[in-house]
Amino acid sequence: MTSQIIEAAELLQPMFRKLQQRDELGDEEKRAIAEAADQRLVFAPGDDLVADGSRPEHSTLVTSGFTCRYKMLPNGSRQFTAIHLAGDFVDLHSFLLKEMDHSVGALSHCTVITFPHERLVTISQRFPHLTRMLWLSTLLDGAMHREWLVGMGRLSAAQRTAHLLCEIYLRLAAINLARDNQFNFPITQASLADAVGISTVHVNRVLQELRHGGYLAWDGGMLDLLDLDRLKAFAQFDETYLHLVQEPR
Amino acid sequence: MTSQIIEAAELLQPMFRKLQQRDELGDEEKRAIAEAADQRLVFAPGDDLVADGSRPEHSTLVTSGFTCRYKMLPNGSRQFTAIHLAGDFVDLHSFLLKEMDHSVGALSHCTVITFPHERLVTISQRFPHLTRMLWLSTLLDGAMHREWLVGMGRLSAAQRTAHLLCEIYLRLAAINLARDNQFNFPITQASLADAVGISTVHVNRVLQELRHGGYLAWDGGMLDLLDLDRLKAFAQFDETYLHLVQEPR
DNA sequence: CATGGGCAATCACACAGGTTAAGTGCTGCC
DNA sequence: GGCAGCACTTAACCTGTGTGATTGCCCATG
Repeated sequence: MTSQIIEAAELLQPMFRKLQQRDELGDEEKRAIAEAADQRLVFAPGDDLVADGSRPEHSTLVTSGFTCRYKMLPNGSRQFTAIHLAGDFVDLHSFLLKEMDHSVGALSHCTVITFPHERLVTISQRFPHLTRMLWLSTLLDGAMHREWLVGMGRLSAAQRTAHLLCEIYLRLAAINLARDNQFNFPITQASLADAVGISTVHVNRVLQELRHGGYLAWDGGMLDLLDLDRLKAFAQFDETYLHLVQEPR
Repeated sequence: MTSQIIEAAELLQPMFRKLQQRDELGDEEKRAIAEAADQRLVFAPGDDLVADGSRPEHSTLVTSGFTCRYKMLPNGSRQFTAIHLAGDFVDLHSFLLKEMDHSVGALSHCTVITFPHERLVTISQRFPHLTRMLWLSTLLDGAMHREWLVGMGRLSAAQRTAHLLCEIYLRLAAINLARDNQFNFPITQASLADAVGISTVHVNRVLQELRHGGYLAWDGGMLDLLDLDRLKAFAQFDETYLHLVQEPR
């Protein structure tokens, strides 16, 4: 049991880093989280971690890999509403919303840890500050949703694509999983299309454009943002919405 | 002082109704909210309630009228990320995010009540369930963000417009501010354009289409959804994401 | 070694929605 | 009572992005 908790604590590092980028986290709070952890699970690309319409009894934290929240439409088209990395809860909102109003899928091979909702209730009763930090975590999701929304409404497909890549790079860098403007991004162009809200054909056009513009290189696995400053300017990217500021919350 | 609290309780009815659509609220919890209320303020259409980049020390609850969250882009274009009605907090997230990453504006004449963040901290320490209900309130915002995102990515302009009107009708009806498929909607076409992410010219085209299709009548003030079922079907509207289910949270 | 399926890359064509501009009608104000 | 300003309407034209189809590559599988 003790060794399991220690092991969990190791896997929780990305999440601790993510939260500690925004506020300090006490040892007792970290322990409370580690003790609330339940199962470790593994998923392959294309698997669903959580199904639309289900009523999860635990929330799922990504510990490695890429996942997406998505909705399917009656006509078969698909739209992502978020991409989640190590350290992100994919369905912390199900703790209070109860019924899932969308699905969560694995974009790459990925590992997760689950947290039973009853233990989250206990945390919400005993650790007000930690509760606020979990709340904050869902508010960051909301902030990203809003930024995506603005992009969808008012930016071109190429700008949105560029914006997404900037965002993912900064989020990975914040948890020490990316540096030197590079990161492993084993995602299919079709997935990128569903994230950005365009067709696969157009994703391809856009990527050509970004490659020829000298903005990036991407050979399947490794993505290299060759000129991040220019890319940010092109995408009108302003990182304020990521709230990467450590302060009392 | 006592009479002020009673008066506040009156204005808080829409908010209580909104939360009580999702879970029971105890008298003690209602009193805690009423006592945390601070100032009453009034705004005219076009006014800003909260400025992008500011650091509010209180959160703002709408008690009447329509407000919007929006971001301005460098090129002058604007995109809404939410529309808020009576009973909605427009910036509860600023309680934990601290710095606003967007603005909040008044779409109509509207009245609000403010809640100092320090009093919200006290609530989060003393009332775990009420805290979860406030958290829930921000999660509902997130759910609406996601629904808008899917629309922006995968629905036509006319469908998105129809979808928005369905949403607002159901939200108003849930707090007894609309019935018989009608509601007062004193919004400009330009605002609607910023909500749906299209041009004002195209809003006009879309409204013609919806009027000629027999879906709605709208003479400036009063909006009448003449055939709500058909409108919902056209917009692929599924109200699950509003989570209008009363259950323990 | 052959095969089939997934993914990236292109092309030709169609159309939803943007842009620009001009005109109408209403309201409020000096 | 005339004028300025704003919201709405309509038109002509342009373009970004979708659709459908085809090709070639790579890799996994039998």
